[in-house]
Amino acid sequence: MSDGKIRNMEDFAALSGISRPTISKYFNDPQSVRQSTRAKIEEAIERYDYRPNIFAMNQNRKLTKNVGIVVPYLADPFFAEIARNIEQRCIDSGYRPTLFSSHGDPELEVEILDTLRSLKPAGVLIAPLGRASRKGALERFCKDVPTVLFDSNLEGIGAAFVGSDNFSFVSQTVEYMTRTGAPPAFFEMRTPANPNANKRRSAYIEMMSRLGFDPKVIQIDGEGWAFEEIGRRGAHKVLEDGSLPTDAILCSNDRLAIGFLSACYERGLKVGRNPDCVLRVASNDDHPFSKFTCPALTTAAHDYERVAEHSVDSLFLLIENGGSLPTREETLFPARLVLRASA
Amino acid sequence: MSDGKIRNMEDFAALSGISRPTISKYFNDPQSVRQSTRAKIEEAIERYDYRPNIFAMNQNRKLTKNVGIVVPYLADPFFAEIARNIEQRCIDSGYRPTLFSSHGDPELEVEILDTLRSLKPAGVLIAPLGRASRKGALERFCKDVPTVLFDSNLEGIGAAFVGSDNFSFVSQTVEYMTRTGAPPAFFEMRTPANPNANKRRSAYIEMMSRLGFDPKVIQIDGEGWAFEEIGRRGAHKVLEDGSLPTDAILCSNDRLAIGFLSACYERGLKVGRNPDCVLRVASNDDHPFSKFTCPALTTAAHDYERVAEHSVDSLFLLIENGGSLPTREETLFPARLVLRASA
DNA sequence: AATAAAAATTTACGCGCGATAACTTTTATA
DNA sequence: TATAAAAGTTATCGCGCGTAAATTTTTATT
Repeated sequence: MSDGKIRNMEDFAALSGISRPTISKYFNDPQSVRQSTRAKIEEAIERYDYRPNIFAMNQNRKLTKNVGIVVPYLADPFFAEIARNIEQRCIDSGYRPTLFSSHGDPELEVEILDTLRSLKPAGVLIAPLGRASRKGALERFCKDVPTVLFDSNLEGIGAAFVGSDNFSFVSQTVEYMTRTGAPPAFFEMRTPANPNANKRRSAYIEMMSRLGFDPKVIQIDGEGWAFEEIGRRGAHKVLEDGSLPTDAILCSNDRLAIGFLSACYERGLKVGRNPDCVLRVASNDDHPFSKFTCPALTTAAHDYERVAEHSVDSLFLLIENGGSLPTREETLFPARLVLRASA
Repeated sequence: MSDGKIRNMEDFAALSGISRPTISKYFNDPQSVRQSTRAKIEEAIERYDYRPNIFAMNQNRKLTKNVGIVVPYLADPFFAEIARNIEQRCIDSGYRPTLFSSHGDPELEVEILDTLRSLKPAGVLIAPLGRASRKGALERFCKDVPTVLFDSNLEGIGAAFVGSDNFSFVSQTVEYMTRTGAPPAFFEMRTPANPNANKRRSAYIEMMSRLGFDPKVIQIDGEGWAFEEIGRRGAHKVLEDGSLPTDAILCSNDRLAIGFLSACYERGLKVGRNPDCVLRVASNDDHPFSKFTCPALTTAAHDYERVAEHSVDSLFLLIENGGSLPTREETLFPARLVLRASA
């Protein structure tokens, strides 16, 4: 201290002319001290560049300002985007987000939950793996830690769910394709990892019935999260054996569609809505790359911003409410149809 | 304790029949206690599911087991992939990695360094933004915290650098294109954010000279990290005004190439090595998506695994060495040429 | 100016663990 | 079996901060 080095809050308090407990209060919640005191403290922070020891803070606080963000697969730019959005909102609200990716591995997902526990987070935002998730472990975790699920819903788990309205997605793409051409067949994985996939299939079937058409579901084999490659192989297979029931294809998600379009290109099949095209392909998600496929992908877009915003707001509400909410609300946002060249 | 709940290491020590200092030693380094004691402790951990309070640990330890990983742009699957690889290696070595993305923002990069300081990390692995990075802040950070740079080198900053040998990349693609067709023109951003881009341009010019050809560099406008869109617009422009000096194009990186191919498709220009193709396009990086472009992209691939492995090994060596190394080593790994349909 | 309410201060303790010194027990090597 | 080295034990302190009670100072209201 005499050498100008501030070692702890005590030193900083002495130099700034404010008592330590008040400084502590300030860092706990800047609004809890008088405006004039706050100004003094902030000036001193600026001058001495002091920050409290984060470990000592978190050790003693009943509730830390940590927030965990867990996504199933960070190498998927869709999740990277939404994670970025959520991350920023947490920072802006004075929380300290930490980002985790399950990398498609259920065991890793559970390990992350374990790590999160030790971080004593104020709350957690998790997009679970889905079908593969260890539901028991997740459920136990949500009992102990205020948790909001996003993107993938698991019935009854977590205090709230925020995601996209799969019916809104599929109904728009189906309606559009039908109106401007022919009713589409639905292209998906046989055993999709993500629960949204099942909802999308149901929505497709429902929508086709409403419009008076026979639903045609094409299910391809494949496991894991390499959706593009699975879509590409699956497309090659159905294009090879001619089992495609129609020339209008609606893919369950953009990553499958990316693979599908890749296969079409490799086989010299022109995709699009021009007269010389033999196929039309649409999809769901508005993946960051879907603008750059060949042709560019017609797709139903997530409202990233609103999903992120409402997820974070739900979590903060949950935290302020002491970790529980009266009912488990499921909030679904509609899609926005993005017309590009592929359909 | 009497109610079965273990509140701290003291309780756990009592239940496991080992003294607390020994337990503490074990968690600091499991190898530092006798085999028989270790077995007892591990059995007790298993039985009581005890884990030490991470905040109390880090507060008092001279050196934490925290490792920071910083990438410039996590929505780029290339960085997501390499981050995943590094992350896993850290975990396997008993460290606790935390992942950060600068999201292309130099201010955020500096903020992350600030956050990292407060985490008292044993070491940090950072792929800096490059040209836009606040070099002063980075340099100061590296003086205080053992840091290894990867992917993007900043002269003299950090204790070591691990990346890819840009000459190996470009020389292979140039040589291949020249041998199998014509010497390529080099397609890049005018003011690239990443220092690798400059090295690639130099390598291109050098390689063309060696082969006895005139280097032809096409520089397109654009700022930021939306490389695909920049590449697409740039391609449209040069294809529009016919300023392309040759029909063989080597893109500085895959993301630009993705945009380039997208533009070609939109203009009905067939790309590839078949006789009916009017352009050949190759690139560098082997981006996860480059297998699914139309046509699939011929590119020089990073050795993700070796870069990740050597980065982590360098950091651990640095840590064991007390935070400094005799010389600042720069390790570059060669590329592996991946032949696909585009060139 | 009087008074109550709000805010800041002083004092004191506790959190869970790291680290050390002095001592005792176990193990290794002869 | 003797003996030194290695490992474990007991006891005690300190880290940097949260938190609470009692007290004093400042602010707001009449």
